[in-house]
Amino acid sequence: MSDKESREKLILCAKKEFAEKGFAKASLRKIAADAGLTTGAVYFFFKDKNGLFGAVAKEAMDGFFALLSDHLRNEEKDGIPHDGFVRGYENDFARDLVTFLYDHYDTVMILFHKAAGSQYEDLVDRIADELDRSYLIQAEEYASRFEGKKVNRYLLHFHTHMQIEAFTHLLEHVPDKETAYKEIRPVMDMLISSWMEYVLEDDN
Amino acid sequence: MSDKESREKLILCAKKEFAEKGFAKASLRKIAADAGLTTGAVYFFFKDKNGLFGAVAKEAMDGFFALLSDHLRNEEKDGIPHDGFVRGYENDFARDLVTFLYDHYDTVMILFHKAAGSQYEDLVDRIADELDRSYLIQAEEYASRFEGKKVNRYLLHFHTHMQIEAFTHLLEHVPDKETAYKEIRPVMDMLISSWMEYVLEDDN
Amino acid sequence: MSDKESREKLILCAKKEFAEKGFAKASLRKIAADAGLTTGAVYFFFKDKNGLFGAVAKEAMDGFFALLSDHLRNEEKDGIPHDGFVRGYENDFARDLVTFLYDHYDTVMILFHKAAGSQYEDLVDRIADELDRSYLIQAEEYASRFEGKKVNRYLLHFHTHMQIEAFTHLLEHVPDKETAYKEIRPVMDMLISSWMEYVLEDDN
Amino acid sequence: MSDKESREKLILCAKKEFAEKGFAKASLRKIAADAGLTTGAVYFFFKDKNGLFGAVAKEAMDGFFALLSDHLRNEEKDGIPHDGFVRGYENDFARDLVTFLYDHYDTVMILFHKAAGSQYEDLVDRIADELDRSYLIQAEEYASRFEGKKVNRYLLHFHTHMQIEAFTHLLEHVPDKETAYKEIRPVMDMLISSWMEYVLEDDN
DNA sequence: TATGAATGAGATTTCATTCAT
DNA sequence: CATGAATGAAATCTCATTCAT
Repeated sequence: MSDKESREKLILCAKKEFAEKGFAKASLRKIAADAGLTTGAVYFFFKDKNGLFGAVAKEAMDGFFALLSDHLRNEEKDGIPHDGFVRGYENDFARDLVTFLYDHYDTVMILFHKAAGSQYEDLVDRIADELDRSYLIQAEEYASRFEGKKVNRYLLHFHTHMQIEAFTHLLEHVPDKETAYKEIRPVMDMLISSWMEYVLEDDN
Repeated sequence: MSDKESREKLILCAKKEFAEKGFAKASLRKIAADAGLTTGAVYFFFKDKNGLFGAVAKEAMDGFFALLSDHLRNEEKDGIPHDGFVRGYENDFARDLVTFLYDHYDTVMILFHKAAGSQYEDLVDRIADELDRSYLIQAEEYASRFEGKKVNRYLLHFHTHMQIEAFTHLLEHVPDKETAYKEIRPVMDMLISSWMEYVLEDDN
Repeated sequence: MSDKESREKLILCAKKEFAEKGFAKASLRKIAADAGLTTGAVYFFFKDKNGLFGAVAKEAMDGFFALLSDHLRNEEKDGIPHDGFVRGYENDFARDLVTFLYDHYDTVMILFHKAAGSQYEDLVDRIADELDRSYLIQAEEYASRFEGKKVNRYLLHFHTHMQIEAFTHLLEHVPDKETAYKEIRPVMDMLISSWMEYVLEDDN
Repeated sequence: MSDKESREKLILCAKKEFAEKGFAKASLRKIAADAGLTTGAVYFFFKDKNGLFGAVAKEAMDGFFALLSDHLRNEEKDGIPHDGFVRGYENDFARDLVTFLYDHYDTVMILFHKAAGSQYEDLVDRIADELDRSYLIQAEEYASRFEGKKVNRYLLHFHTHMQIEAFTHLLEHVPDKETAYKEIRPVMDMLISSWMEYVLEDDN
């Protein structure tokens, strides 16, 4: 077996095992055996269990963060629309994200629900932080348009959380991509509308 | 050691250990040692690791479900208010729940975030199911008042999830009870208002 | 609960547990719990696990050895019949033995098949030794009647073993006493006839 | 340690430990320590305790069943001799079996007397079943030659059991192979003769 | 480019037994 | 007459990791 073949096979089998048992309970022995290799081989290709987990996650992680930062840059540049109408690319982003998540379904599920104990166990929190930073900027700008209003920081945080949950909930409960496109729309509408209505509070 | 000191001590040390490492990775050896006992003693007082976990959880669990079912019974009885105003006891419930959750802070955190592998690992799902069942009844009744409208089931599910998240998020991000009372209000307002606006969709 | 009641209850529950799991794997805790008592109580009434086992076995043991030695005394006194016909009391003994064994079915099964690890784990061997001693006397007397014949010691031993097996096999394979009476007869006939035919060998 | 030394050493030490304490009470820790290894090593080479037991037993088991089925095939093919004389290969078989059993003395003793709790704990019963099946065929054929006779099933079972006991008894009481050859003969003669005389009973 | 052997530390669980009260 | 608490030693098994070859 060639260098890359074995490595790929290990990653594939690891993905299956992590998905089934989660990072902490996954067995390297089983992964190696499933790949037709031995545990030693795992340590040839990867630093350790976490390294293997990282290799499983890498592609999806990279793609995800590229998508995300691209989106945030756009949003920060344009700000909240003054006419009250959500721009089309909000929905485009939701669509792109759904496409991406379902194209990397297995890995994404692992990263969101099976990463406890690994280097990525607080990935969702880190994403939330990044979103939060960006949303705060937008919210502050939004608040500056209204006299006597200020950002409700806590609600903003929670709202960010809801945004993320909107997608992880989708993945868990809607198996096929087409249905997902359909279900996510009213959810996003609801989230955007409640953001605009509730993120600001009376300044006192 | 007299009376129930040892048992209580075990529960106390277990609570600490479960909170730190989660059910699965918690060590009975360490729990027993921290309590100044041997692992054998754990098995005198409790059936097994899960039994100990149950003892840690019991009081909070019982109280929580009492509170919850009481609330649901009230809600189902009265239905959605026709005048569009949320009744006071909605907020009373939120207040009671916050009080309860913060009074059982450690245990609740364990049950919600550290129970993987235990008998309660899907507790949140079970709560969600119970809420869902109740909310569906209310939503159907609500839909019956409008021609050409029906319940958006998926959004209902998601919303239920968010209701729960509202409280777990609170616990994780707001340390003191008084602040919690304050922060939860706009969040609940937002959730209730978006529920009434988005839970129904065009019937076609 | 009075002194004797508790003791009797312990013995009864122990009998059940020993029968199910055998001496070694039986759990004192379970025995005590089944009797509505605690392990400590076992040590009040009996020296230890083996002591309890002894109490379970005592009645059957005493009765059995009484029956056996009675029989052996008779046999040794009268010797092998010269006319070649087996006396009636051979069959009487078989009948009495079957009666006794089935009247003490549970205990006997425990002693024969579940005593590993206990003080009685080699009970069958001890019975065999006692029988052997007696049968050797009878066989020597029998041999003395024939010129150039001597006892085949090894076959005698094995035959003793078969005699014992005849009864333990019966207990294991025939559940009811009446059938047992019927099945044991041809077996005993076979054993007696083969004893007389094969226990002696040419003296050289 | 090179090659298969460690594995062999483990099997050897296991054999000793099983022989001493029986399967259930044997300690993997001790086995590993005796072999100069850790318990973990046992689980590298074998699936679990039963797997190690299987490895200890394998060679003897395979040989034994080969010998046995070979013999039964011959017997079933030829049937009971009409002239009343036992064919030579009956004795050849007894001889071969004794040879085999003494060549695998330790393992055989373990399998017959120390296997409680293991995968082979009812090995003797399984052998008895196989013999029984074969002997029943032969007995039915034998019965068909006589008017008004039928097979005494219970006695047949018991007799099968005794055939097996003939060999296990030998192993336990006769240490050297040459003596064993000598002692087994009259026993086999006795068994065969009593089989032919008592396995049939009046048909009524 | 891997293998195969082995470690060592850990896990949960079970049990007979003891003893103060 | 018996309990209730606790011990301490043992059991099997799992696992990530290492390293010589």
